[in-house]
Amino acid sequence: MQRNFAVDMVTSQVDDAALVIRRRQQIVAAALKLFARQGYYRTSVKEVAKAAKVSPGLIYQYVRDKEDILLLVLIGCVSRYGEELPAAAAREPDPLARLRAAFTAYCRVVDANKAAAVLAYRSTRSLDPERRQLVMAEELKSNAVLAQYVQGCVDGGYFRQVNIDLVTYQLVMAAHAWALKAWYFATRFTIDGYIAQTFDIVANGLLTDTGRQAMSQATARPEIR
Amino acid sequence: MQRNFAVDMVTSQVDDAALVIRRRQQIVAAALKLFARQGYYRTSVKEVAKAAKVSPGLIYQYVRDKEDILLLVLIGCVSRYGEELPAAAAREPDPLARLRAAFTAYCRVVDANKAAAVLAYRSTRSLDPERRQLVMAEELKSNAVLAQYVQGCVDGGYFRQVNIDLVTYQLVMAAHAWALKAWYFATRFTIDGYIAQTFDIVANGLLTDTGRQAMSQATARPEIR
Amino acid sequence: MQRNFAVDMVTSQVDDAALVIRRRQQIVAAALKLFARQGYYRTSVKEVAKAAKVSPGLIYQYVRDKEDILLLVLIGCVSRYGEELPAAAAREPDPLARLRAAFTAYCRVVDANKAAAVLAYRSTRSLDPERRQLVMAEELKSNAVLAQYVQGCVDGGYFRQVNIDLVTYQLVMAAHAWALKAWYFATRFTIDGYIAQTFDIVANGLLTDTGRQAMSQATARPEIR
Amino acid sequence: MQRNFAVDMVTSQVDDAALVIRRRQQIVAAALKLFARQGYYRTSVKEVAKAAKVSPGLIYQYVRDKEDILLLVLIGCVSRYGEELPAAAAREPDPLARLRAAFTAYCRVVDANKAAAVLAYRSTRSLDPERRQLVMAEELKSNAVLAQYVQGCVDGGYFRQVNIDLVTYQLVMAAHAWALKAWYFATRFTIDGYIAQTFDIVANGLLTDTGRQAMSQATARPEIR
DNA sequence: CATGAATGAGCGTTCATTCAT
DNA sequence: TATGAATGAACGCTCATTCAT
Repeated sequence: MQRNFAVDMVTSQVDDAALVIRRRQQIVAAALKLFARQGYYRTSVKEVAKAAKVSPGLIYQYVRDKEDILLLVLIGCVSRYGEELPAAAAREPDPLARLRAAFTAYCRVVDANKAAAVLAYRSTRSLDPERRQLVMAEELKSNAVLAQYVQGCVDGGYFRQVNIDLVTYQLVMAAHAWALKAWYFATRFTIDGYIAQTFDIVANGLLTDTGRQAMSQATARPEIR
Repeated sequence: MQRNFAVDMVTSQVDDAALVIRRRQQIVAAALKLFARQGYYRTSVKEVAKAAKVSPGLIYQYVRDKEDILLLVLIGCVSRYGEELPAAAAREPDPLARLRAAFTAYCRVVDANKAAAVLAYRSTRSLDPERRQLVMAEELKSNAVLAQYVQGCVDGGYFRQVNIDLVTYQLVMAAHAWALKAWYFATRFTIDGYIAQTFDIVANGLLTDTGRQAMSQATARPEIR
Repeated sequence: MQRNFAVDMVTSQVDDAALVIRRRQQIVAAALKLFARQGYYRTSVKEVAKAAKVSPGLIYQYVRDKEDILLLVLIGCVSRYGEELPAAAAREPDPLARLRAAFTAYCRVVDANKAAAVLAYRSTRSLDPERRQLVMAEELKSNAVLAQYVQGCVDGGYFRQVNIDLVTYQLVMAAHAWALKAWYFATRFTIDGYIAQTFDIVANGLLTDTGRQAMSQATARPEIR
Repeated sequence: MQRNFAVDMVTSQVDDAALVIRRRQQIVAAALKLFARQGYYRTSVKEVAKAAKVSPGLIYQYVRDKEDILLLVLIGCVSRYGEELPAAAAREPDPLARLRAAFTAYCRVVDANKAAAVLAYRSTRSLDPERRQLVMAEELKSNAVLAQYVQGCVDGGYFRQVNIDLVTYQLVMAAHAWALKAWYFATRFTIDGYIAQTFDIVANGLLTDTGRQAMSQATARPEIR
């Protein structure tokens, strides 16, 4: 978790910046595990402290209250998406392939952190409005990263003129659904099959004739890796 | 809420069936409002009782514990989708129009009960596994209703051979997204625009040539945008 | 349970005397079973009503409150001892044999109603002082019956001059111990062995020379039946 | 209350062993007073906390639940008997005098803690079976101490061959009776008279001729009546 | 900077009792 | 006379937070 506006909103009683980062990492890592497993309300601060191998009192040196822990955890969950996409997309020169790579990367992050993805849906509303805003802003940042690759497809003439944000959220929701409905999908799809077929449907709905050619080339490649 | 297996799992101390239904309606209505506003954990049984204009003790005559209230609330939320679709679809003879009508109806139910839709995502995991199963089963029942209209499009030759369940969930997630991301969509789309564009993308991704003709006819008809 | 001062202290809203007796029998029988098994406080009035096959409301027509049920139950437990002794003693002409028969009868009543005997020790103090007095008075009545047989042994010259009440309670406690310490005795003694050995010790401690002769005659009879 | 298996079964959230002992003493002392006066069920944890001058929450740092408080209280009541006997018995060289001294000490402990003795009979069954076992085991430990003095009288040829355990319980019940039937005995006997006469009866029932001589010597000594 | 004992408000739930029917 | 739905006070217990050390 790098420098982040939302994180700076959480004030600490401790001055040593490096220590603050280290301690919060401890705390957030422990809290994420527990919140994901048991939920936010079923997890006590004492449990978080124990899992983080610190005292309950110490937590309140680095965080104002329990909700702050949740905020830090959720920011961590939500910001990860945006951070991982560029690296995956960078390797692909073609706009369509780049979007597919970005979406694939997104889904893989979700897959690797299913509980975290679910937690965002369960618990964001447990935050007071101000902190909720911070999480939503972070989500928008992640979305913006994906949106630029959608935009690329439109600019490249592969996609028809379509509402970028709507398409982006379509993809984002599809990725999240892999976690949210894991109880359904897990026994019916592999992650690769899910990614491929989902992307296929959405992309197909948007392609221009130019795009259709690029797509058929792309799908000529072995689809499920 | 009609006769329902999950609801029957919630035992009552009171014998008079009509009274049980009436009281539970009172309780569930009050609980839904409060759970949606403040969340399940932040709402006390006493608050629910007060909002339902009954005593706290009375609630436990109609429900085994607080989780049972949540179960009844969630079953109510989730079962509504499936119940409303057939009426809307019945009016349309064409498979594609029928699917569009069903999806539209689904989205309208979500729109009219945004808080309920969100609650399902927030709070289903607050139930113990057994009750969670009941909610999931109810969700599957609703999905099955929508799925048959997707199947109709495939059978009618409008959609290419595609995984029915995946498409169904694509539509379901899109509908839910209208509530889950209302903080984003509400200022950017009308419900009608959202429905039309979303359906357009997904359907377009699936159409055969036959389907493409039917689609262009359908959208040629005056459609609310 | 025959005409009884303590029972008359429990007022009823119902006039029909025969009905009162019948209903109370129902209620007390059910309550005894439940109180003995689960204890007074762990048993709810509703449970008693259910076991007695009446409604909770009905109970309050025959009893002022829950403690009244306990009072009736305990009077029943405690009065039984005194009621059963005379019949057993009447068959024996010899004072010592008569006392032995009475003690044996007492122990057998305890043995047949272990849980009731224990209940008296557990729950008498759950009554308010006034009702507790009534139970204690009933206990004294039972004791007086046994005491007269002890007195008989003294009057007959079998026992030396000794405090009658002390001896009586020695025997009573020994009988109750069979229930109170059943967890210990049950695996180590038969009821007959317990009665014989216990009576042997206490009686031996009291015998005059005359008594000693009578005792040796008595114990010449087969000891354990 | 020294090192004790049953007490160690009650886990504490607090590590500092000395503090645990001190706090538990506070809590148990307050609880004993209240349980004895009002009974276990009629006493709330809040009342105990108030009487112990701590907060309700603190109690749960030192005890798992309310039953644990009762367990600690009862272990305290029951273990005291066995702890006090050896000191009293040690002063007497003669087996019979030693037994008398031990029984006297037992009765004096009961007399000094009447309410505690009664509580053991009222409330042991309020414990779940596992904890009840612990109290019974503690009772057996106390009994074993007394039993060895009875055994001494047999081994010394003073008592005839008799079931040691039965005699022991005879004495134990007699001692407990002083508390259980205090409402009866208190106005009719002094504690010393009660001890002397009770011991007289039981011992007399067991003496051999050798024993009879020792007994008459012993009672020739000035005895408090 | 770090600890962990202590607080006390507030939770979910039970149940003796009442009363309209 | 009998029912059983309804009440609401009071219970055991948890846990976010504080603060002396």
